Amino acid sequence: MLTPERHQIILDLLKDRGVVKLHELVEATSSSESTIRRDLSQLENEKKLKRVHGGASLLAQKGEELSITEKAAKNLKEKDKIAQYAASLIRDGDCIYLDAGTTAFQMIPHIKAKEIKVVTNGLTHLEELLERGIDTYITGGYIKQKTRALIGKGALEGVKQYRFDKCFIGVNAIHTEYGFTTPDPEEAMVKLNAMNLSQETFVLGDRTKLNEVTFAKIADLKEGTIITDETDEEILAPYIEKTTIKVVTT
Amino acid sequence: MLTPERHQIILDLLKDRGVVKLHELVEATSSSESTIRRDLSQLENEKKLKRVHGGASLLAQKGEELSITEKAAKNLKEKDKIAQYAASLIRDGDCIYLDAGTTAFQMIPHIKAKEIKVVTNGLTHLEELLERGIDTYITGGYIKQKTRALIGKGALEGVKQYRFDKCFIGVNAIHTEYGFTTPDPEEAMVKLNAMNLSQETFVLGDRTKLNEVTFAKIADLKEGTIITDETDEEILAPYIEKTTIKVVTT
DNA sequence: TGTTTTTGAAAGAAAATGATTGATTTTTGG
DNA sequence: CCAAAAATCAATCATTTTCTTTCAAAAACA
Repeated sequence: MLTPERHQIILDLLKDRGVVKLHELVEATSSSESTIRRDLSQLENEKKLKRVHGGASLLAQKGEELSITEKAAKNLKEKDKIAQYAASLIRDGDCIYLDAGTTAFQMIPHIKAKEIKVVTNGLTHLEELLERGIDTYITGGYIKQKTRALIGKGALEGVKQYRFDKCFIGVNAIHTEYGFTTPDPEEAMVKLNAMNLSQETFVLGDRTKLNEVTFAKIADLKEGTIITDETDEEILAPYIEKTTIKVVTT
Repeated sequence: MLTPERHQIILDLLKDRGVVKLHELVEATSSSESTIRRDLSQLENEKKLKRVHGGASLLAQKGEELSITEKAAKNLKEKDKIAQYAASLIRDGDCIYLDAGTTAFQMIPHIKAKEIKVVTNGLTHLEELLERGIDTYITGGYIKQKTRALIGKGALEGVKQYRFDKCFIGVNAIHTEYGFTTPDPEEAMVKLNAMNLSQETFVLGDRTKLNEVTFAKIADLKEGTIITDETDEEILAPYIEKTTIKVVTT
């Protein structure tokens, strides 16, 4: 049976019942547990469903066009390591800014700290945060359709209402000379503001982001601690000179 | 049985009865006491219910608010007429404030005007608004779990960033002497701010809201045009004296 | 053919569950 | 009102189930 077929069966069954057990899917598709597990992981990353212990359930919010393509599923494991490490930096009682975007999103399941407050401009994060009973605030602003990030003046003013112990920022590109950059200037502004209002800044950038540049500058390297999975000493060297960097090993 | 299934059963049963005993839940889900206790702890943490000795109860809300799903079922047809009329007031190019809550939510499918901008503090409205390609802004603030409304200082400041041609406010009670009231003072503040920043204010209140009072005052009657489905002249008379009122007939 | 991708099986890790313990709260009966 | 009895509770532990990771075989591809 082809992968897309199986995925369709899974989603259909899920839509029908709300929740499905793994074993039901094994039976319905006559594939092995392993295969179904892989399917579920993939579909979860595409935000088509939510895995739960023993099976899967519909997403609380009906994520329509929100699905992310294959490329998001690629560096998954590395990104998750980064997210996990980042989440471990959060301490009980911290006030956190959590940037919109998938990398920051992945931190949420790994957050162990209690009594924290989280401010975010990522609408996609809300369900996950609330499900964990985390006190959640959002910045307000204009809703950027493609990513469901909040941007614009409203978001800027929203961020300014708070002060953070730590902020976690996702970026598209990190470069020794050009610093942190991201394609959308409006988003860059929000990120910068959050950084300025935070005691500590952590920039989440997997190895594919290093030595890259995009359009809008967020800040210089020295403004944040980079968390990455790049291990090549040669590539890392110039960054180590200019800022602090934490390398997460798999 | 999967965790989300059990949680759903618990919440359904709770919604039905207001309070449930632990043993009822044990029986209804055929799981052990321990499991149900864990479920209750978790759901309490998510602010979906309140644990009490011997079981759980609905969240004690100031002034007895119904959760979103409960409200939606009541007075559906009348409310929809009100929503439809309200939506027809929106003109091309208007800047609108759309209050959180089900009545305002029902306006969205009826909105015909183009090129409008909508600001809202209701997270539940977003999908619907974006689906119609409406430029949408949100106020920011703290997320009130039960209703998904944004409240608190963040919401207040968020509202203040904008000016509106018209605002549409949902209220819980309308009274000739006590004006517009709603159970949550935090929500009342947000509503009042929106009204003050708007050229015109429309208050959506079906007949069940008239001659009622709840805890937190939003504003005096004269501050807004009431849209209602009450047709009894006797009931309407005192309101007509004090403010403008539009009666929607079914 | 060699290479890549998909698949299923297996072992150890992690999570959920149900039973048990003793502490705490509520109810009962004087 | 008090104290004993009953019920409920949180905490812990062993068991079961499910999960992740890894690896090798099978299938698809060039």
